[in-house]
Amino acid sequence: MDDGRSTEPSGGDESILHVDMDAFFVSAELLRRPELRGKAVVVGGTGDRGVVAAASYEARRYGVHSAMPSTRARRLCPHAVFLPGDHAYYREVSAQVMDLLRSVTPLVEPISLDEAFLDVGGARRLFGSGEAVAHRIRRQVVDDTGLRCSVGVATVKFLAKLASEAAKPRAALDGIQPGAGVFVVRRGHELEFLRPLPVTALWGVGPATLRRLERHGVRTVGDLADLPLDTVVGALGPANGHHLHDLAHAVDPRAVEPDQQPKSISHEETFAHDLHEASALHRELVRMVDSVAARLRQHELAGRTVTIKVRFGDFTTITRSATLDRPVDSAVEISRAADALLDTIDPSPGVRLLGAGVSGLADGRTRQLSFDDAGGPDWSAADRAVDAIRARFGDKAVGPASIAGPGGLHRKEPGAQQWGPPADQPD
DNA sequence: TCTGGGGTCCTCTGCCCT
DNA sequence: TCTGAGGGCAGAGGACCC
Repeated sequence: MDDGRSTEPSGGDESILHVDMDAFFVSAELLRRPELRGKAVVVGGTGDRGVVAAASYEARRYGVHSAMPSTRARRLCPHAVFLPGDHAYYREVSAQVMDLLRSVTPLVEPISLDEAFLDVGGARRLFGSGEAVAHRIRRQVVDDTGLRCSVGVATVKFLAKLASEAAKPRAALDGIQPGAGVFVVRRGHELEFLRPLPVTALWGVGPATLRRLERHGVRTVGDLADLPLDTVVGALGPANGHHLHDLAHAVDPRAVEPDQQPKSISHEETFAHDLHEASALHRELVRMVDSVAARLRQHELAGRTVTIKVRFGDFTTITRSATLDRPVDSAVEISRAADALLDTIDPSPGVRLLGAGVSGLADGRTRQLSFDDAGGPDWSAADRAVDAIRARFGDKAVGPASIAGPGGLHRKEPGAQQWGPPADQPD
């Protein structure tokens, strides 16, 4: 290549890397099920209301892609092997990869289980140019984990992300084309790379923003870059307008930030069948709040704003939230607020999804003393005891009495239902 | 075609206070 | 005393990302 996208070493100063694992969940499954190599494999929800989390390139040839309803994926590729997904296992594999990346530089910002940004500007003396580091990482990831990744190299984050996309393998009906593996956008050649791309390639341009931009004749990033700033701001609002106008001119001042703290923690589930009874919803809510509270304490966080989310059978979705006078991390206190919110909603039309979350997070170790702390039951001591039992005997060892039944505790692990309810869910 | 789960960020609206 | 403007905040919803 000679158009500024060369993969030849140049000694340039492109030091932002975006590392993206190829078909991560599927590849992780193939590590422990090598007999499935070369086959169409789909990981995701297996029930009628599930979605595809990842598809092997063999399955992608038939048009299967992530976020597609599982029922449609089955129609498109009936011979594919469908696996339910194992979030805990993927977290373990991901941690291995992230550790490996941190051995190159401490400036690693994980975006999800299978993606991360790296700033390798400081590792140059040790390992060479950003491009050299990218090749080194690819080799090391394969050697240490057996997984493949694509790496984008550029001067700023969003260009590195687009570059890793350009480095990926492609699947089409006539076969699978291997990717370059490493793709570099050279300093000074950013606009050449950027302008011909569809405007949806920019982070933040989804269907709604695309509709607004199309009214101004915008289809490519170049079209957007040529619009006056005022027009973009008028169409998209001040924040999004300025941001996308900057991106279209290859301006992205965001630094790689290794220590991102969560801003909210939530849990939501789609039911296999719509629920119409308030009592059933309250039981589900207790279970979800228990999971949220445990994760808050795991992160040593507490939050002031409790939100519930309800999606009805016709897919209309509402949220209700309440802000408490102090941050909380106990299931009992969060439940109290969440239950009151749920009581304001009429479930009779049928509820498809229920969720609970906590935001406005603060350090959970510095909880303010409240009336309850002074005179009421000590929920934080009870929660610490629950956490200790779970740490020793597992997540299902103890939980709220209201979700216990004859078959034991109906507690789900976080991520156990990541891509939709199972095919048949007992009540 | 019929739409998961866990997040972040932005916008709009209404309320309260000055 | 009433009214309006404006700021801050909370609540709700939408859009988007992986």
